[in-house]
Amino acid sequence: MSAIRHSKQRDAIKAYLLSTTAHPTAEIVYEHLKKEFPNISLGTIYRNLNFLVEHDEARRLNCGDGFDHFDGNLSPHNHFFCRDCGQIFDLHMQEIDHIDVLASAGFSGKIEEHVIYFRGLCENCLKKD
Amino acid sequence: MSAIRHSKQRDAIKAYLLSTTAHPTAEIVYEHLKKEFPNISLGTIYRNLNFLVEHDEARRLNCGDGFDHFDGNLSPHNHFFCRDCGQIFDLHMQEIDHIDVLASAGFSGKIEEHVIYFRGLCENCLKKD
DNA sequence: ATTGTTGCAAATATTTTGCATTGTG
DNA sequence: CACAATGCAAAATATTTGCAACAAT
Repeated sequence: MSAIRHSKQRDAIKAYLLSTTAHPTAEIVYEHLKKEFPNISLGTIYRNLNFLVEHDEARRLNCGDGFDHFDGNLSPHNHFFCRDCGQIFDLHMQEIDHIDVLASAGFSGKIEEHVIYFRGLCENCLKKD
Repeated sequence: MSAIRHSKQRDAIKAYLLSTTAHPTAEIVYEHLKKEFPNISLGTIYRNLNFLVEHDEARRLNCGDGFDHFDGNLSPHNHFFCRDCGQIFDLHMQEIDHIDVLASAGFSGKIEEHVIYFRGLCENCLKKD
């Protein structure tokens, strides 16, 4: 077996993901980490973000804007993507896991999960109009 | 105003999207179109797929596999993504638009729509195990 | 004749990877 | 000390774009 080691860089990336609800991209994580590790490289950011996702310590979000976003909040929740400013917000709403049952009816495969993005205008962008 | 012209290439791309439920990527559309237009270029494929999406003649799907997929079926329906073979299937299920209402409760922005991907194993991949 | 569209090639943009070096356990 | 992780740079991948030639109206 191969032992998993810690590195200050990985710990800092995870701590940053846990400290924010902004769902940052790799580039934004990079800009943030550079304050603490001026020589850190984007390769390290990507390697660690992938590591965290594979080890269930972070989630990858794909909202269709061309960037992977990352979320350190592992509790079940859904996301809202603002079509104007592009920000991703957490939604605090009741569970809707019953939709998996509705999807299973009339489908011959096995439905294990769902990924949802709600879209529209966030509060700020609503005001701007 | 600028007049929209037709080209044989664009018409063939749209016809192909309407003829299949396989949710092809740009590359797959390209491979298919080459039979009819041996000199067609990927640039033309991408330009036309973007054109069709922008003019509401096709939909772009982002299931997280790193490729944009395209769907000529504009009627409201949801998708299933097989985590094993990567294929995308149409789901024929009852409407679940009420989840937008559930998401709106406790959110201060305006929710206009949602994008869902159900994930799991398709019938074929279930059998393979 | 005008101008939207194409094919080709070069350019972007995001993410991944090879490798010598560094750092953790 | 073994080998996982890093920094750097180059590579890989998917998509976009500039431009001269072509084609639709």
